[in-house]
Amino acid sequence: MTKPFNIRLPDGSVREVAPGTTPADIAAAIGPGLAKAALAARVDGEVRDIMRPLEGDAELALITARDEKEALELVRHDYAHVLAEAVQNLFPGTQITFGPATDDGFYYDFAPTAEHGPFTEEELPQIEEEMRRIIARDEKLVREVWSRDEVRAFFESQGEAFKAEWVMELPADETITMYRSGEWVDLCRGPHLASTGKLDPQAFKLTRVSGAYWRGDQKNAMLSRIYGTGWLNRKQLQEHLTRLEEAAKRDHRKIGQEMDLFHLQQEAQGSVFWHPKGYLIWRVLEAYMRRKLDAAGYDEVKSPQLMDARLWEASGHWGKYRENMFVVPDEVPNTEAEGPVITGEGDWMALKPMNCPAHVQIFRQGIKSYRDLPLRMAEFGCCHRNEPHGALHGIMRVRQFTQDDAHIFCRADQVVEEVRVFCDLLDGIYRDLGFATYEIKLALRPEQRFGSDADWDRAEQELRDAVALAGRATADYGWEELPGEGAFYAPKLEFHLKDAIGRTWQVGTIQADTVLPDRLDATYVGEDGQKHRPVMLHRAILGTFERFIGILIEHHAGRFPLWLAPVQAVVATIVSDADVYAREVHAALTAAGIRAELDLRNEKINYKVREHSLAHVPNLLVLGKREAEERAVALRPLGEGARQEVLGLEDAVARLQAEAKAPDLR
RNA sequence: GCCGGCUUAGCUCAGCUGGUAGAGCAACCGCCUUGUAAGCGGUAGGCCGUCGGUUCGAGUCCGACAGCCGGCACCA
Repeated sequence: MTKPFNIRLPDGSVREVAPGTTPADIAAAIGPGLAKAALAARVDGEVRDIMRPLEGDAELALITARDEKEALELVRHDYAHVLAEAVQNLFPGTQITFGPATDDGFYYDFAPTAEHGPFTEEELPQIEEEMRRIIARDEKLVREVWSRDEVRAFFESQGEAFKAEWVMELPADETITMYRSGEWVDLCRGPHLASTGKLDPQAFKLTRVSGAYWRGDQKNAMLSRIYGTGWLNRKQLQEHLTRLEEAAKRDHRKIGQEMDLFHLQQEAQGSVFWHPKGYLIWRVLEAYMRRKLDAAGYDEVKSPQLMDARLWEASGHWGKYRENMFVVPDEVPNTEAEGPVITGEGDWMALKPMNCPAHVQIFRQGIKSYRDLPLRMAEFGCCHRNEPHGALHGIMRVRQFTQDDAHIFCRADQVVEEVRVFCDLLDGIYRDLGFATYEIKLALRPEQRFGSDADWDRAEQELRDAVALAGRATADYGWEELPGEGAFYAPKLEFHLKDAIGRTWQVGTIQADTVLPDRLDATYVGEDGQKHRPVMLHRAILGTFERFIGILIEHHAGRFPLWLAPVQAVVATIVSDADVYAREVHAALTAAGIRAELDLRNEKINYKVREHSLAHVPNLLVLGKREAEERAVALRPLGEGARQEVLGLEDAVARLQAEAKAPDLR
């Protein structure tokens, strides 16, 4: 193109420009301030390098630090690029692979030389230093279009096997670009900033190293990944680091220990020892869920823990899920000092990893009519899964857990409505528990699966329709579809909550399954007098008590809402003269169903206030001589500078009793 | 399972280049009867994760294993 063309700016004005003009030129023409601030350009909606010449009529918007989302992504991508250059400068022979921006920074995956081995955290400061040198050099980042063969030949000559492999797999019609900064070149789609000097050398920090499989596949080589966090300026970085420190204080493992809620130990790895206070939270939550399920038309059952392998063969778990199961020999162990404990000749049994096959057994007892459907069978079912050691994480990812599980047996034409109703039930429960925001994903058919494509098509569409009917297939709920992520027997809706440091955890789920009723021969008699297969909806709202309580702890930072707090009030005396009255107050609270403790220790009130505050006790009832004489209590809610109120004993008890009611009982 | 790191008193953590373990808090005892986020003094508490190796001598160096932590993969 040799003729001038028109560029329309966001304010509606149009500029005629000559071929070869770049967005940077236009920024400069508008003003020096903008020229300096402009990081990149949005050309017809696509983010591009600011130095990349415009090619014809287009809408142009300049991206500055004010466009925080785009700017952060650009900057993080550039930090990753600088990281890769720094590592190759310091450790020649290290191969480069991928380095994208993440939610709070960036990473880059390297294949270190065999002599060097994976990178360690000790090496990060020296790499950071090299990155700062590259930034200080203010190297121009130049976009170049290469042919596929040129790229491959180049990387092969450099000993860069991963990049050479990757370029050959890019789509045939893709423009292949290389970015050059000084001597250094990387295959990259871009866009990038104009030069490394646009980065703030004090606004990034390398945070950790880890392994990562090449292209995310266990079968491939393990690469060495370096993570960093990167921001537009040092203030943002500092704020982020402060946030991480705050988040670390919310860690459920730390709070669990401080509040004496549970512990884990080596001899039962992945299984939780619930202490009285932790189990109180569980019991309150379970009682609440039981009320909600009763009201929603569920029938509660209890099914066996250990079942014969033949049942698991029939259900398909033996074939597709066995590596996650704890298998037990049905055999009397040898008690002799010598010889093996078991011979392995007995039949195999397995601890249940899921409740569904057992629920089908209950469904199959007697004859079910279409009039019985939908039949909603609930169980607080304790399951065991043999999770990989590396997957275990506090009480969020364990090997023994209890689900708030249920299976809804229904007719095919009832699926959408049941799923919709479920979405509403779940929404109300999450709100009651303090979670106004959560994300919904639809996990679609995996490669390894049972059932026909037609069944999968239908089941996936029904889940999609139900969420849309519930009005939640929207960006507010992070709605997206995840190909290949479904269970082997059914697609699933996943409901995710976030932990203290922003990691998301799946808690709730609902899955539309036609496979298991078929494999385990569940039938009902229809209006036509014929046998039909029910559809089975596998569903959970909390997911598991373990994970959900872990998230509750982090969400509330240990300061539970009153109805969930394991200790709702502590009666603390100032002088021993108040002991008799304090016992009376404690008894009155307990009689009113309030979980209260009595602190008569010979300690200063300052000491008691501090200790119970650190333990996140929601209410402190302080009793001195005055209160004892007046039959009053000084009610001190938890919190710095909390306003204390002096109330009559009966009033205080009545108030706490009202405030401690579960949300569904208010 | 894979990569890296860590493991010392109930908890949080010191312990340099190898020379028989130390603090704060908690616990226990005593004094103080105390008014809203740590009163004072004392006592006791340790197979330094486990096993093996190097060494005259190992918390410290080396190896294996286990658990935990951060990721990857897997997943509620």
